[in-house]
Amino acid sequence: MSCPDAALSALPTEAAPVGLAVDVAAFALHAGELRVLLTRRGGSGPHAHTWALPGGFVQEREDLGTAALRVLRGETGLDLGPRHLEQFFTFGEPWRDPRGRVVSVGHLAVLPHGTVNAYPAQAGPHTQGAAWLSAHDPPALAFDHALILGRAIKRLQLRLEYADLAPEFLPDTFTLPELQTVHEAVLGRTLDKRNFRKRVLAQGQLHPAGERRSGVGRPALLYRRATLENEGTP
Amino acid sequence: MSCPDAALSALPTEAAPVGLAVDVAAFALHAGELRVLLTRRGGSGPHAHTWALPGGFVQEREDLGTAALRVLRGETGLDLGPRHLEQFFTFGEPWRDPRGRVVSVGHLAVLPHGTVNAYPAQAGPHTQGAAWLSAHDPPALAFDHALILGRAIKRLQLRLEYADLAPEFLPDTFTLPELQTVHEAVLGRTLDKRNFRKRVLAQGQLHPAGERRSGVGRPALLYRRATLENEGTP
DNA sequence: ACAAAAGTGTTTCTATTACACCCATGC
DNA sequence: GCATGGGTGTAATAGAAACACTTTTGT
Repeated sequence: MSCPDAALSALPTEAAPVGLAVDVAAFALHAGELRVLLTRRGGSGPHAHTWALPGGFVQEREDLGTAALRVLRGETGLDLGPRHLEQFFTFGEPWRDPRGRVVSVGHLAVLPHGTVNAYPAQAGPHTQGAAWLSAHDPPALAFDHALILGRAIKRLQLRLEYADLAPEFLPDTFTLPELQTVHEAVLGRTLDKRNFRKRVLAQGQLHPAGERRSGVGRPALLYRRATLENEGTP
Repeated sequence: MSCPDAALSALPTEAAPVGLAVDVAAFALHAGELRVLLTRRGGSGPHAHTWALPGGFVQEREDLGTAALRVLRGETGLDLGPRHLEQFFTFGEPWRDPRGRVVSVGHLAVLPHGTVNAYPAQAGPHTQGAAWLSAHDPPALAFDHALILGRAIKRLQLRLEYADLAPEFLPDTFTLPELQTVHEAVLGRTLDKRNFRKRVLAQGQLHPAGERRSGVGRPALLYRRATLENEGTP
């Protein structure tokens, strides 16, 4: 069936057929560095053997966000679950894909610390491999994916300032130094410890999780993101 | 030709055909109020006779922005020219259009003052009419256009704060009180005159255009947006 | 002279920056 | 006891907000 127009049968004829894709920039922290999950494209399609963002076509009855989750899982084995996923821009240049008209909705996902080790390089059926590589200094990318990645990083930085996206990079409870390394990795610069603490604690969004964690040096206090239930706890 | 798949011939079969549309929220000021350009849908399609944002399908070799301009011109007679046009979100709920799978890229346009009078209600070939109606308090809208409009307004407010989009609502030269009414109309609240002037003048982006304009009361100084050429003029 | 709109300064408060030392733990 | 990383306070500065009167013009 080369003309599966069932879903389009009721559409006016001026609706030109285009391929609708999603691309996902999935970020995580590793060794204090912002990493992005990339796949190495297989040998059959365009841009063979080059790195690319996980991406694929949206199915007929599929939400954009659902498609992004499915594509990510299919190409990298990574299951995003209820983690942060956000659409940030749609790329529609007519010739951005040599195969024809493909419009891609760029998505941005954030994964918690430890993900880089848990999913080192799982390849999907159409890819040669996947890897978490430096987001600020990525390899050459297929299609217009360098542009897409650049915009994803910009949006990520915005979200860090105007929303509290940073805890998404961390497990459920975390220490303030950990939270600070998230900000530093995403912004690409260092921050003052005291001012950072003052700022994040002044927001009132973090609750002490009572416990402390051990390691080298003095143990740090654990915090948990404020939710509506435990808001009033002193 | 009910199966115009030329542009898709090289695409993999998993690329489900979807209709790709653009919708445009075109804003302008009128009587100190933020208005949005709406069309009244014709009697044949879905949501007949209800108000909607101007919108239509993207053509085969057409950029998203170009499509937005064409659709706007076709449905309302409004020629946007080099004015501000910006994509802000893509709406992809599977059943947002009863005719089938239609994904729409929402665009936001800003028109200068006086546009509302110059283009009062020009109807396009598929519409019953067009009108500039209250953006903060619109009539019932077709499809998910109320949602789209809401997001457009939010983005507009953001752009006012983090970019200097406000002069787009005005002619080439304008007075500070005029600029203030733009901010007030978009934000939906009043601002302090002195603080407003201090803030916008401190940015150093406005150059006095020397002249003054007449009316009732004391004439106001005219300003022009700073450009790179006249930047150094004292 | 008066109505109508433009223009102007100061004070207060709040948020941001810069900056250096002591504390708790493991070894 | 020392190395390692966690935790703390204050002073200076910059930006935001509150606030009321004078100036210029047309009639």
